[in-house]
Amino acid sequence: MPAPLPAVNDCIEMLDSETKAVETPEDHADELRLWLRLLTCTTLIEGEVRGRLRQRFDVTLPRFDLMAQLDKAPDGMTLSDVSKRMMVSNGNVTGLVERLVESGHLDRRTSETDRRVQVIRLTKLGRAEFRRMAAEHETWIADLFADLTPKEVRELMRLLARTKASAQKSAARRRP
Amino acid sequence: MPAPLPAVNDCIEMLDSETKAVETPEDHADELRLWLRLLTCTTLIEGEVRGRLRQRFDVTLPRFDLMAQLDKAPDGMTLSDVSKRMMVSNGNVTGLVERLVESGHLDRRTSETDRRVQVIRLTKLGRAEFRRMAAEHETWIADLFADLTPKEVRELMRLLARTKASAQKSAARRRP
DNA sequence: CGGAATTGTTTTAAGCCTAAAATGTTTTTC
DNA sequence: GAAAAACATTTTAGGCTTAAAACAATTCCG
Repeated sequence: MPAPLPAVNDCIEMLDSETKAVETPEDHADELRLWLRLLTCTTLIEGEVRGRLRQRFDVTLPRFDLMAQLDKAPDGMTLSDVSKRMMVSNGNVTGLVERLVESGHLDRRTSETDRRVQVIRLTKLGRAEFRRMAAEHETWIADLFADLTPKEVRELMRLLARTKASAQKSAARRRP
Repeated sequence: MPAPLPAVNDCIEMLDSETKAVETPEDHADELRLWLRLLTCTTLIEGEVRGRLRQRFDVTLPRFDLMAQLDKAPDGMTLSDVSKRMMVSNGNVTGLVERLVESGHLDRRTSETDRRVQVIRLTKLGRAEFRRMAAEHETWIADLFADLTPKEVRELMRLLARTKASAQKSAARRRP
């Protein structure tokens, strides 16, 4: 049996590798599967965390996430800071904050120096409740990832960092 | 300087390593960071895909996802099949399907053999539109993951498969 | 200075999403 | 066969989410 020649498509691609303007549709099935798997993992874990937060603390996941951002910022954050960090729309944050102020978890005041800006902070109650929830939350996450070895955790971290960078680059290409 | 002794906590853990019922709070910071990174990647890519679907095709991501499920099932699916596959609530699917039937993309009929069951399928229009969108969608995904080498893609697939299994096991422990 | 662009937030309209209760149907069990 | 359990879907009530438009305050710049 003779050694196989390169497939026709490969030849075309080799000739045309600079522009990549090949007429043959390339196969991206692997990337697609990877994306679906990534989405499945996230949805699975997110749903689990959402359910536990509701059952144990009667709190929603977005509220918890917002409090988590504020816990890391003792001097408070502006709404647009929060919006960028949480990667959600401005209007979304407005409503979320409204409800958390209402329930006494957040304090909100207009900046002295720039009257456009709203600065929000955790109240004493908000911080206490968040800390209580966060401690338990951390054990849930540990449990959800429990079967991964420390080495696998590190490798996954590395690959996800690469994924994030790749996706950000791709997004920037579209919206420069 | 003498060689350092093992820290007290480590001794306790060694003695008690079988039950792991140590009073000292264990450190799960790595798993927590991993989870946040996973979530960031998914949110980033999901947002990008959502925006492109809207701009190019004026369609929402959930509609696209639902059509994707049906494209793989030429004989149709029941609502609860769809709900399980998409990992969303039943009521959510009801509304989504309602709108897609309204717009002519889906056909819905009550099963002959079991009058509880609704079977939905893509219409000719729905299938044609989905195929058109899916082709482009695939290139977006490929682009978003473009900086990963084929080897990294495979390794990420493997680690996410392990993650999914771990999370499912953890979820099952709680809801047997 | 004063108009123009920019920035930060809110509002609006529409759709997505969930948990839980309600409804209708089929299967199980006694 | 009738009551009970299980199943598939819909409804309900409330919250989340987005994109786009509107509003308000600041900064830029000629």
